[in-house]
Amino acid sequence: MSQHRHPGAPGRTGAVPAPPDLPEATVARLPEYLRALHQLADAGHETVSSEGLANAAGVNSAKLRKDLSHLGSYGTRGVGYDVGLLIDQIEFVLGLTQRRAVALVGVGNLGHALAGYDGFASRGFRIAALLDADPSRIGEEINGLVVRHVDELPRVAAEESISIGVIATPAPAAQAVADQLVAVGVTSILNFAPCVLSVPEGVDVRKVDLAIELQILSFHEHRKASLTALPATGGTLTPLPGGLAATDTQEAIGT
Amino acid sequence: MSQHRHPGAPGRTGAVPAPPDLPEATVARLPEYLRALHQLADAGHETVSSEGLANAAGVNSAKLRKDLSHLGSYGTRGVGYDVGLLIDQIEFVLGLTQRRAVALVGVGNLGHALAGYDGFASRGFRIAALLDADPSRIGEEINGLVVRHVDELPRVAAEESISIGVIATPAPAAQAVADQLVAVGVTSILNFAPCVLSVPEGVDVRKVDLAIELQILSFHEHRKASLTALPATGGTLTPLPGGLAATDTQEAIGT
DNA sequence: GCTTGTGAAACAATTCACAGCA
DNA sequence: TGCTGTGAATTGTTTCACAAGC
Repeated sequence: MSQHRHPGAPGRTGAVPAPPDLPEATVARLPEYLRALHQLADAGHETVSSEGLANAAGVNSAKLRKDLSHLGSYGTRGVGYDVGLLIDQIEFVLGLTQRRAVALVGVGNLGHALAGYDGFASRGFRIAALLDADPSRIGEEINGLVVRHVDELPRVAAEESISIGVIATPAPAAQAVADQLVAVGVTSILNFAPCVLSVPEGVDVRKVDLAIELQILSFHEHRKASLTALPATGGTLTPLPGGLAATDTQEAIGT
Repeated sequence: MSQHRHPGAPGRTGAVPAPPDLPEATVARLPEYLRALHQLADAGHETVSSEGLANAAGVNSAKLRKDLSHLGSYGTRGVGYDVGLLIDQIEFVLGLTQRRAVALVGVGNLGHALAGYDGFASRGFRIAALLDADPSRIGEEINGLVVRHVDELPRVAAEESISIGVIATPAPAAQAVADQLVAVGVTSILNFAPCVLSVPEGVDVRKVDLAIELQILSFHEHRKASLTALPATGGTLTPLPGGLAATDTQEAIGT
């Protein structure tokens, strides 16, 4: 959730047209359903109830049904959903019927790991190019792909029909890379650099920041600790700063 | 968004007690504000307006002000927020006044990268232990830390006061690792394995799935393509399956 | 005059609960 | 009888717009 602009639904021109314009929250869950469905399919299930799929995906069944209803999906009352059919539908909606080519820029620590991550290949993506600005990295081969200089991006984008750009550079380089990606026509960017990118209307950016995830957990950890720290003590504490960390107990691990 | 259970606000016992119980959406944004604030501080700003900070953090200013108001934060009308003070407040709320110890389980491709990621150290965390189940990895040194066997978790957790567990194992191993983490008292888990973890009440799990992020981008890419593909054609297309991919045009890169 | 803090309005997402169908 | 699909109720989030304060 962050930089997303939606072109505004085209005012109902007649018969329901192209993609059903799903709620963003639903879109974010479809991939998880898809994963769960593949798992079920591998286990030999041909059909699954909303309850069963919801469990496998870690959501509740009402939400799942509402999500699927947005796809206009057809389950069978009294029976459930056809696993194979649902997989096809979700893959279609997510635009995964074609294998998308991804360009990864920044082959440092994290970039290296991403370049070698099988999860991409197995879930509809093809890392089509590795790029970096550091001359000492050019030519290195990772997982069968040779690292090329980021200036070759225009050529690479054209040759490989790059659909999505992934930025795994240090923060100071990220905006320039984003600009270059946009310049060659990339309209979807996944950004691992801890910074805000500014991009023109119509370009989608998603951000993954590993430290942020930890900080969110830290908040909950902190909160749980403060709650158990005061069994029923009504007053006494001034937990917001001024005098920082007055009662910042060391969060008991265990009970 | 996913597996989170909240103990339910303790019904106002008297004076406002411990942590202000922020909306989850706000919590998720605080780390971003914090990053932006540090950036501003480094650039020499002592004070910043909601507008300025909002820009740096990539949100709009009304949202930012509402978020900060939940902290009970004190800006100065007509002036803005004191950068240093706000940093302290947010760090306090996020529980970052103590440096938290993180145990990383799974030192494969991704785990390696995480072990070497500076972003953790620089933002309040300390990777205190690297663990793996694969005997051939035990003893390897990464970034000054020796990989230990996951069975040593109980000892490690006690020695290092582990606050957060990070799972970077393959999916099939993840649940077992989660169970072990929970058993030694870890109540916050960051899961990189593409699967749903089941954990007892009171344990927070956040999931990062790199392929899912790409799939969400793929959806938008697909959607943008279908929109531009029909300049104003009212009918003709049956974009939902049955006959899959009927009009799944190759998404024009560029204009 | 400029900027915060915040009620009130608008919007979005989730959950409930049940009618409708196989 | 069992399970989906969905209106209606609820809860949560964002945005607006302006009064209050420096």
